[in-house]
Order: sequence, then C-alpha cells, then structure tokens
Amino acid sequence: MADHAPLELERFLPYRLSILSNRVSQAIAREYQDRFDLSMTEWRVMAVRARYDCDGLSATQVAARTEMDKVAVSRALTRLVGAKRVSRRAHDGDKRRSVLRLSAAGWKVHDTVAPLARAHERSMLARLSADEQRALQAILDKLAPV
Amino acid sequence: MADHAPLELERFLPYRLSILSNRVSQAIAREYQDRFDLSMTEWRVMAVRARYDCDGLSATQVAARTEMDKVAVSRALTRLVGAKRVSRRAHDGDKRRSVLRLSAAGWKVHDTVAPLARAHERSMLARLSADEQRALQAILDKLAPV
DNA sequence: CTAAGATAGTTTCATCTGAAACCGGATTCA
DNA sequence: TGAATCCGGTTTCAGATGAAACTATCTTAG
Repeated sequence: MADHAPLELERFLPYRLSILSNRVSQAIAREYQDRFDLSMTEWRVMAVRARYDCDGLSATQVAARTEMDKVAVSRALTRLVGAKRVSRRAHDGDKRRSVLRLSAAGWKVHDTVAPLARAHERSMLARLSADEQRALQAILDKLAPV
Repeated sequence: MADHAPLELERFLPYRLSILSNRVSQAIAREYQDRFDLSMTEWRVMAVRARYDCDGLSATQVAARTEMDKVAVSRALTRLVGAKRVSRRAHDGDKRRSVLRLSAAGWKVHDTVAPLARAHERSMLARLSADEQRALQAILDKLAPV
C-alpha cells in the first residue's frame, strides 16, 4: 500500500488551483448568467472588447487575449451580435477580418457586470493579509506571465 | 470611454487563476491522455481512490472528494471498470452502494502517472522562492480550504 | 498576372458535460 | 407493516466543446 505513494490531492498544487479557480469563476458566473443570459465565454469576450476599446479588435485578437480558441470566440460573437451587444463590420482593406465594438446595450451590460466581478475579487482578497495579497500577485506574475 | 472602467483582465485575479489552472492541468493531462487513454476525470477518480485506499470508497464519496458531480464520476467509473483499472462490487448490507478498488492494472497506471504529476508540480514550484512557496500554501489554505 | 500558400472566421462532427428524470434499495414513521 | 421519503447510482436530453474540414480573402513567389 504505502509503497504506492499516492498523490495527496488536497495538497497537490494543480488540483487545488483548479478547485479554487472553478469555485471563483462559478461564483461570479452565477451572478450574470441568469440575469443577463450571458455565458462565461461571452462575458470574457465582452471584457476584452471593453478593455481594448481604442482599436477595433478582430475575433482572432480577442481569442488570443482570452486564451480561448477561435471556435468558442466565434460562437460567443454570433450570440453577442445577435443580442445586439456587439456590432460587427467588415474591416476595410481586409474583408476577412471583422471589426468588433460594444454597442450601447453591450456597454450597459458591461457596466453592470464589471463592478460585480470586481466586488467578488475584493471579497476574495479581503481574506488575505496585505503581505499575502502582494505575494499572490508576485506568484501569478511568475507562474502565469501575461 | 474612460468612465466605463473596463476590467483589466490581465490583473483580474479570477481570470489569472483560471488561465494558470488551465495551463497546468492541460500540461499534466497531455502526458497521460494519449499514453494511457485516460481522461482527466478518470485520473482524478483514480487518484482519490488511491489516496483513500484503506476503506472501500463509494462513488458518492469519490464525487465529494473530487468536487466533480456524480454523473461525471459515474461515467469515469464505467470506463475505468471497463478497462479493468477499477473493480466494483456491491456493498454488503447496502446494495445501492458500490465498493471501489484499484486493480493491479489500475495501480500500475497510478504508479506511473503520480510521479509524473508530482514532477510537474515541482517544476512549477521551482520557479518560486522558498518564501513564495510557503505563501502560496498559506493563501490556498485560506481561499480554498479543504 | 497567377498558382501556392497563409489567414480570418465559420461549420461540421464526434465527444463531453450537467441538470433533471429515473430506478432500485434503504429508512422513517404512523 | 406499508406508504412516504430519502439516497446511491445511472440514463436521458439538451447544450457546450474542440479538432479538423471548409470558405473566402489576402499575400507571396515566380
């Protein structure tokens, strides 16, 4: 038995990370899923679109920024455009590319969900000491550089 | 524009956690997926089964330990039993319950995959200072208590 | 200019997933 | 005891997912 050296899951880092990450993402998603009929992928697409508003981002750029695959992004966009939360025009000069923008309705959703997400983050961080908060940022910078 | 206060995804904790967690889990999963025809859910079930070898765990107990839902566990078990990596008997005294055990073949897989997973964890931790490693454990204890 | 390749984005298909319905078996309580 | 309920586990169904094929456009080399 003992010579099998089983993994102690409850101390195994990748496992704990996945549990934590799921719990947090779920908690936030629950808040907007029903209220706005918005999936997590859709929200991420909107968030990225909002963040880089200056330039008219294309679908591929959004995919790169979200680390989601382009199929997921394409589908999320189909729904977002359908719901008139995102507008899509063709790029002049390259008709393959699309130029995406949040519509007024899109911004409205964004402006409700973003603070809500931030509140979750705050309440999560509130459980850590100032030192731990700093450490966590440093750790993430090392383990998952942008 | 500026008054919309978009989320800075690259600093947003839940987002970074999810990226990191996905990358790590994927990296590990890639190693056993093809080699052993083993899905991540199946591996988790095996790991839990291995860890609590003493008692003959039931499917529900495995589900509770892995934070996966019972449907996922049920399906993983169907495959694991089919591949003769896990044995399943009925519990005497409660015929609803099943008693699960890793078979010899199951242990063999486990004994290959577990060190491999641990190696990943080590190489991940190696990028952090001793202080950061300690901090990370403390943080996880607070944010995702077992 | 044209053929061969690259790139943006969508569609298809086969698989995975989770909620809810379901099926015994066990338990409670009148 | 037996009706009502609870519980472990599986099945169903409807939606999500990702790899690979596909369409349309753009770029490059000859």
